[in-house]
Amino acid sequence: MDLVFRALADDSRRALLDSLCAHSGQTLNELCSGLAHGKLAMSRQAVSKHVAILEEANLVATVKRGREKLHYLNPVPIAQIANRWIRKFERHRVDALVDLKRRLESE
Amino acid sequence: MDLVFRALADDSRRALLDSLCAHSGQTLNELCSGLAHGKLAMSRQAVSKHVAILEEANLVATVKRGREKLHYLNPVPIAQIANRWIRKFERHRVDALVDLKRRLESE
DNA sequence: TTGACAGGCAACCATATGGTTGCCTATTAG
DNA sequence: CTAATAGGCAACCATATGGTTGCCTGTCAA
Repeated sequence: MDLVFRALADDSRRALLDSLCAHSGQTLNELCSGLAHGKLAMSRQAVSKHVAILEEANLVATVKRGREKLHYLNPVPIAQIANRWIRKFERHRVDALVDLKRRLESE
Repeated sequence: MDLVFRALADDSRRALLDSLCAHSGQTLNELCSGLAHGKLAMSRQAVSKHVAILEEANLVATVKRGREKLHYLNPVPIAQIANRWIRKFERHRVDALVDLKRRLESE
């Protein structure tokens, strides 16, 4: 799970996930030109590195198709984080704030 | 939101959030000794730096109380990520896999 | 068959990050 | 008052990270 969090910690990589979410099965160059217009433009090799990190985190799956490599979003790790990690903190929403308020008032 | 993702990208910081989730209003030294037993033991100053990052990401709120500083978990940014970011990818769960399967079969 | 095209690999670079040690300030307890 | 305690600040260090350039391999089309 650590790999997933680290992979999500970068703007460019989140943008790549967005792009794959919008258009499934893009090639590397397609992903690259997708980001070309905006603050996150970068070289093909940079995109390649980011994709590698996303693959290691199991956030994208790839299929080799002749000389091109198609990229697919795998939303499972994100769903796992939502279920196994975020839920813990939802419970404490009210408790924590009430506790804090009480602390402040007793000042 | 980038600050939140980057803050969550570290094991030690997630452990700190866990600790605050378990015990609200801990001081710095309490947080420190909380992690002392396990793989993530580190100096008070290291914890202090991590806490600073969590504060910048608005994930913990602090109250100064005499010579000590009490730390409180703020779960709001996490909830925002769950709602505004994760939801995008839940929708594509089925579509993407179906698309991928079709691609593979047409090989 | 040969050139153009998609992508991989490796070296290299600058900066960010995570951690340490040492010292300083402020507050509280004896 | 004075000593101990909680925390902040700054310098310093090693490694990780994000990015580049250059070149190489494999595949398709003319």
